[in-house]
Amino acid sequence: MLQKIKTELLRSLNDSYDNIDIKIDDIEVSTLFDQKGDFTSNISMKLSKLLKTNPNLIAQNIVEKFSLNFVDKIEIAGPGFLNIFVSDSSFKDFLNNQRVLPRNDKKINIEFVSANPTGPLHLAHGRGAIVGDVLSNLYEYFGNKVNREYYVNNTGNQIKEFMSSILFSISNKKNLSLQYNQFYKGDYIEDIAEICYQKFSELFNQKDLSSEDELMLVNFAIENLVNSSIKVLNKSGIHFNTITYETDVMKSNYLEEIINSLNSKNLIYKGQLQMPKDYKDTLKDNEITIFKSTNFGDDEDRALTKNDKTPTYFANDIVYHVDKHKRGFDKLINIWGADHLGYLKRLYSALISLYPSIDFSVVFCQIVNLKRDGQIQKMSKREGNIFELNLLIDEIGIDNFRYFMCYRKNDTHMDLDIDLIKKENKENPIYYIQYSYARSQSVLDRKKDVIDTNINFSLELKNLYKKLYDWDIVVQNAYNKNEVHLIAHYLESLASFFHTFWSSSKNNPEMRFLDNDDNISLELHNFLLKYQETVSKGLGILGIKPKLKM
RNA sequence: GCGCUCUUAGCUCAGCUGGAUAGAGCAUCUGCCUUCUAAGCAGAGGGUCGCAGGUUCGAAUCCUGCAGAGCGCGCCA
Repeated sequence: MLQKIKTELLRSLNDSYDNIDIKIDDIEVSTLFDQKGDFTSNISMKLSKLLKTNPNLIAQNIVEKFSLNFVDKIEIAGPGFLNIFVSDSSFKDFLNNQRVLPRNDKKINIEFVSANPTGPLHLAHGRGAIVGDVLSNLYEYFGNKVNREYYVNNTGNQIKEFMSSILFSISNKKNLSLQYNQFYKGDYIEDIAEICYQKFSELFNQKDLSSEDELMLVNFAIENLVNSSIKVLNKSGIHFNTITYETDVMKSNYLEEIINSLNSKNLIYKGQLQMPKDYKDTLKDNEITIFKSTNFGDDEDRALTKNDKTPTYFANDIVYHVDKHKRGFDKLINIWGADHLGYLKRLYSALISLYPSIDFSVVFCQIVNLKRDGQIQKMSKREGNIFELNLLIDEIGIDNFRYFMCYRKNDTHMDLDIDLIKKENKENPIYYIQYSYARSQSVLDRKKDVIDTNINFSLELKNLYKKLYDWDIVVQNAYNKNEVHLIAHYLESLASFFHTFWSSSKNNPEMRFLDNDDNISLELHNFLLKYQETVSKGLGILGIKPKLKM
C-alpha cells in the first residue's frame, strides 16, 4: 500500500514536471496517527529547492494528478505536506498487505560478553549480554545465520594475578606459607580457592608448586568461572554457539603472517614508544614491533610486541579477529563496553589494512547505573559491592532484566531503577505490553462464533491497524542501525494503542470485540490474531514470551 | 591536555539521514469500573531541546566555538 502511494506520487510528479531526477526511494511517506490523515509525505518540500518553486505549488500539481482507488482524499497542509486519507474498506488490507522484507542469508558472527575470566559476571556485563543476544535474534529474524560467540582472555598478567590470588588464599587458609601475593579479593576468590584446593589437595603436600601445577590449577579455576558465567547467561535465555579461548587462537601462529602483511604495506616499524608506567629494570634499548595506527587517525602508534618479545593484547586481538574472519563470516559484530571506546580505532585500522573489504563493526554499550531507593548505587569491588548478575536476575526476574537492558539506546548511559522494575503496573512497560496481550487473549478465550459482519473503523482502531502496519518499518530500521531499543519502544507504543482502543468501548459499545452473544466479527478476529502475532514477533526478538493470562 | 559518548518537562528517557503546535512514562491535579482483565483509559498543568554563533524557506536534528557529565587515554587486559 505504501509502495503504491509512493509510485503514484512519483507518477504525478513526472506528469507535472519534465526530467526531474528522483527515484522511488527518494520519496518519503510516513504514517500519521491523528486527525491530519493516515499517511503524509514531505516530497514537495524536499523538491522545492531542486525545482526552484514554492512547495505549495508542487503539492497542488501533485494533488491534481494524484489518483488511487483506495485513497479517499489527499490534501495540502502546513508548508506543503501532502496528507493522504485512505478509505475505510482498504483498512482490511493492512493486516495482510505486509511489505516484503529483504531476506538475507549471511553468516554473521556476534561476539559479546567476553568477560575476563577472573570474576563473576556483574551488572556491567548484563547490558552487553542482552544487547548482543537481542541483536542476534534480530539478525536471525532477517534470515541470517548467526554465530553467538564468547571469547575468553585466558592469558596475560591478569591470569597470573588471578592465580596468585587463589594460591594466596589457599596458603592463608591452610597455613601453608606459600609465596604468593594477593591481587583480587572477594568471597568468590575464597570460594574458587576452596574448590581448587579440594580438587588438587595432593599438590599441596609438596613444598612448592611447579609452574605446570600452577597452570593446571588456574586453568581449572578459569574453566570453573567460565562455566558458572555461561550458566547465568543460559538462565537468562542466552545460548552461545562458540566459546573461544585466547590460548587456542594463539596456537594458529597467524601473528607472523599478519606482521609480514602489514609490513609489506609499510605499516610496521621497529622502535620504541614511551616507557610503560610500571617500567622497572627491563632492557631500555630493546626494540619492539609497532603498528602505525596514527596513519588512520589514532592518537599514537601502538605496540604489537612487548620488550620481552611476547605479543601485546592488541596483537593477540588482531589475531583473534583474523581468525574469526578466516572462519568465513560475512560480517563480524562485537559488543563492547564503553571502556573500549578508544580501542576501536587501532583494531579497525589493523583489520581494514589486512582485509580492505572486511565488514566489521562494534556496538557500544554505555554504563549502567544501579538505582535503589532512589539512589544511584556505587559499585565497588573493594567493598564487595559488585552487583553480581546472578543475584540481580533473581531479584528482578528474567523478563524484566531482558526488557530493561534493551529499553534504552545502547550508547547512552542509563539508570536501572530496581524499585521501578519490581512494580507491576504501567510504570513498568513490560507489564503494560504483556497486559495488552493477555487482554487480547481473554477475548479469544471467551468468543463463541466468528461471524462475517461489517465493522466500523473508529479512529482508535485505524491507529492500531496503522501501527501494526508500521512493524516492518520499525524492525527494518532497528536492523539497519543495530539499535534494539527501537523494538522495545515500538511494542510499548503498540500496546498503548491497544489499551486506548479497548477503553474506547466504554463510551462506545459498538467498539467492543464481542457482541451480546459473545460472537466476534471475522475482521476483529483477524485483527486480534495479527496483534498477537506482531507482539509475539517483537517480544520474541527481545527473547520474552508473551503471557496469555495475567 | 587529547579522544570517544553524552546534555531534551521536577525525575527517567524517546525523537536526530533537517520539516506541521518537540513526545512517552513517572510525579501533581480532575474525571471514568451494571456487559470482553481499571495491571487500564480520558483530560489539565509542566519546555529559551546545556549556552553562543553559523548554514537555509525551515534546526532539538547539520557545522563551529564554549560550558558541564561520564568513559578511556601503558610495551596492562
